[in-house]
Amino acid sequence: MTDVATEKPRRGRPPVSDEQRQRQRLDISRHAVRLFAEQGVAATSGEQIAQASGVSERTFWRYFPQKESCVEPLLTKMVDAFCAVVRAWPREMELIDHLREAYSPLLGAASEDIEAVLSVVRLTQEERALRAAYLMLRERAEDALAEVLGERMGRPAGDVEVRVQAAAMSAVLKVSTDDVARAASGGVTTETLEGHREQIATALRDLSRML
Amino acid sequence: MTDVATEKPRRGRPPVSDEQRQRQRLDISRHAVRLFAEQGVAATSGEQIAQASGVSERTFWRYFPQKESCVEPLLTKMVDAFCAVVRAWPREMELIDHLREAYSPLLGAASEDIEAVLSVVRLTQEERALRAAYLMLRERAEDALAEVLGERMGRPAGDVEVRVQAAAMSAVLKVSTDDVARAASGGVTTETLEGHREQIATALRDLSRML
DNA sequence: TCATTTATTGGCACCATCTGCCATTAAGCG
DNA sequence: CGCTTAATGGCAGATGGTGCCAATAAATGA
Repeated sequence: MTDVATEKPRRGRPPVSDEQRQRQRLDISRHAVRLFAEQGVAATSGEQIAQASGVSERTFWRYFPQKESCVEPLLTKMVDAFCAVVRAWPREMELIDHLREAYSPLLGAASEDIEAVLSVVRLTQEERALRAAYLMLRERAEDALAEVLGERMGRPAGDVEVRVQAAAMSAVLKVSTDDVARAASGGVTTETLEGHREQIATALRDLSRML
Repeated sequence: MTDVATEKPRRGRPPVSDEQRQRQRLDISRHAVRLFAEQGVAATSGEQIAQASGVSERTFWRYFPQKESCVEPLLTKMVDAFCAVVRAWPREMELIDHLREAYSPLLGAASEDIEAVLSVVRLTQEERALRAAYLMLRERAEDALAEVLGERMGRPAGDVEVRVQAAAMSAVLKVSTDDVARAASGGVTTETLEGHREQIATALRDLSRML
């Protein structure tokens, strides 16, 4: 009978807000990624990351159940951005056109971290453990994509056709992102990003040539 | 000056043949997968797998550097089969037609294990750790695919367009395979497999509708 | 058959990963 | 300040995984 979130005469210390927690995770992840890049994943211990982040090892493991998950906060920034673009895709518009229109400004908004994000993507190309975490993350994003696409197509997100399209789109994005990460190893320019956008666009076209 | 494999007055115990090693790996992997299915990955220790396989724990770790890799031998059977089909794809033929023609007999050839393979795929849908291993494996297969496609297109395998097509194809195959694995949880029939083939075919068509 | 050579195996020590449990501290509220 | 609840830290312990070395297996040559 009672509503889900009713009857809450909250007492005691309140749980930390979600954003607070995300910020903490992000902060730790920065330290971790730096260490990963400097000495490799295997050579970086949880203890080391915890120490660098100024928390106890125990709480570090609470924030990141596996040490490879340290790349998640940065990487989700990227996939979330793409999902947002797709979510804003108007029905009557071609995807490629929408990308050209909407992608660039969004990247500008998140550009504070874009350098870091791309360096993490590069890391995942060398470090197997990180790559695995990356791929898992992408699959989560694929689910989100399927959700959006399903709604657009008026079908359930679990529908095979929907999933196929989501997976294909995700795959295109993966290849393009890997490529731009490699290309931008010597610093990110506006050109780099526009190149990325164009690359996704042409890659989508290339797909159609395959059928 | 001398040839690669010349001047070999081999002495001492010879290394085991590659097939021998693969067979051993496959054998261990069967035990491991059974245990994974019965009690979950986390609850299955390396010691347990080793014991079930009749080898010492130490050699188990030598065969499988991480315990999740135990799924590889079975799963590679599947992706290798698909790669072989693509490799045999004649230039002048449509991919879909080739699939319809070549896919079915090949599955028949490897059908001894097909039940086991599909059950492993199902496992990867529930066990995060196995899923990660699966995705890594698929990416290796994607490289092989890119190799084949690159040759067909007269381009290097590293070419972005080639990689995009390989990734998209791989993605389609992934979704279809996940789906057929789910569908075939109650036993595999010829119908199931033909359904899989058709599903890949139509999925490839669907892709083109997305552009 | 025996010595020699090389590859695999197993045993052991050891560090890292991660978890459960509990005491301590922090943050809100009357 | 007491009361309550959440977060943290410390510690023990199981598991994952590696390096090292001794033991054994499989070949060859004398």
